[in-house]
Amino acid sequence: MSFSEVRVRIAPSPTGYFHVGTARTAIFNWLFARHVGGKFLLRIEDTDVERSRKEYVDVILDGLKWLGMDWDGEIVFQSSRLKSYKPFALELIERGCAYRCFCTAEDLTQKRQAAQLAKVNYHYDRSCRNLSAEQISANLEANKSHVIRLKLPLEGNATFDDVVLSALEKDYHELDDFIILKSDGNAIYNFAVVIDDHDMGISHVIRGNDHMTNTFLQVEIYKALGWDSPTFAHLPMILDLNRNKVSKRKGAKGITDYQHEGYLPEALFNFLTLLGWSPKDDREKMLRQELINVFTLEGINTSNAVFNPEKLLWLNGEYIREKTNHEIAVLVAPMLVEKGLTTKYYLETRWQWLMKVVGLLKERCKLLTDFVEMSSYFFTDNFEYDGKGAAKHFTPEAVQRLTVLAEKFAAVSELTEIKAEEIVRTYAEELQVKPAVLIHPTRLAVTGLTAGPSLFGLLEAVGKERVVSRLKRAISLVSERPAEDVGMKIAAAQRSLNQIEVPESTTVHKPVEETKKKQPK
RNA sequence: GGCGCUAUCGUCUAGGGGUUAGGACGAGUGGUUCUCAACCAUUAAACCGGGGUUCGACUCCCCGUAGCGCCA
Repeated sequence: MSFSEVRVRIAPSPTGYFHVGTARTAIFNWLFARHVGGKFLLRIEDTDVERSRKEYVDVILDGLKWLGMDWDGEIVFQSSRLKSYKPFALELIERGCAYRCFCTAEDLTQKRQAAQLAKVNYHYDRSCRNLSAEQISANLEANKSHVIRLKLPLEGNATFDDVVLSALEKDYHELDDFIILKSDGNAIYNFAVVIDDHDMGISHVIRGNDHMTNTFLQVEIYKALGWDSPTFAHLPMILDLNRNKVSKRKGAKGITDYQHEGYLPEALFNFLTLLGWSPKDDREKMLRQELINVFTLEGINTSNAVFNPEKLLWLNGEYIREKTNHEIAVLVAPMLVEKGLTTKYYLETRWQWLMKVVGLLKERCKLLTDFVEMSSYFFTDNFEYDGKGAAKHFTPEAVQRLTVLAEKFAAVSELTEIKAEEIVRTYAEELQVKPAVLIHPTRLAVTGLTAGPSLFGLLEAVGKERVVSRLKRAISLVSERPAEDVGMKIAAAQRSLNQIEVPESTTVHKPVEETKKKQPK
């Protein structure tokens, strides 16, 4: 690898959950790598055998892919590197930069407790730092269990430069001769990270702020090993609405959850990008390529950011409205099937119709799942009437008018949007009432709802037969009981799920790519 | 408890020794519309506190406070 090559990485643990913080770290690393034409690498820190599982790795990989990020080269599994660390620890001993410590766990605990009682800060007393060669070999011959500690300077400051936080320093008095290799010969986290990063040729370590304190120690390891430290950039934390670090234990959602809840990857990506980073202008909604173009480490903020779900929801709605009907139909179709509203075959043979339905709903959906929530009346007669709406709109005169409308609708060969509008408006004129007077009860009778897409488009999509039969059903129900009563009681009497037949002319047998329309801004 | 980092509308942020402190989400109001949404217009909303430095500080420095993190 060349000296100037930028190589970054993320190093997640496979715990079955892809944290938004990890995702944001991944995004920043990826964006940086793609911006400068460097490499974005992946290292799976799977050494915690208790918690790590193979399928959990896929959660991370799938999450990255879903968010539209690709990685370079082979994935490094830390579990395959367990034996790489010890030789370096031994080398450090040889060079006098580290030493064996034979203190027992009991000794140390005692000393720690004593310090606690005395209300002083506990620090390792470095009693093994200056053991004589004889003492050491005697201990080794006696097979005494020991760890390896790094020998730190006794005076001065540990320092490093951070791209985000600038110059950082910490008094060596605050740092212990910390353990780099445990008594079982395994590396301690910080030691493994340094060696892994070095072996992977990492040039920039871009990671969460929670690693900042560790960095003081890691820098000491780099120095002892005689290696150049990478450039560090510590990202501000993502906080939840209670200003806590987002964590699974506190109910935070993983990337997979957002996926299932109907968020678009490009929206989540864009949103996460704006958490702790700014393009330094007023742009909020930015395309991936645009982000790659303008992303720099200098744009990273110093202070923590609260994850604001409302803004994410807004952004998701923005991205939904930008998609073509076909694109949305592709995403929503499986959800409709899964929800039991329809079948795969049904949708595939009525793709044009599906696109029309999706188009009607599009601008009031902020989540893909909203399409499912809001579209049931396109697939089934089995719905309830909004109680308040029924009381308001299903008046005796409305019933009369609906009766007439049902007849007029039934009389046309095909109930197109234009035809429906013509019928309703003409009839309103005849009655000398505002069209809304007819529109509201009609919508309620056909959809059960008081709010929704433009009535006329909706009537066309539901189809003449269904529109007429639903009008008749509403009429007879209202005639039998007071309008207030109609609301909740209908559902029980309904027959079970019923597919709606769509007029032949709107069916096709294969999904057809919709020509991309220019979106007026 | 020790150490470290941070601090601009409720939230995400821009800004900078002198500004009407800007934008976005959310909230309010009005417009448009068949409702809802979308859209357009519009309003309210912030420089944590105290000391310095300075002619002048929200901006620089110190202290405090708070938040977060790491360690114990």
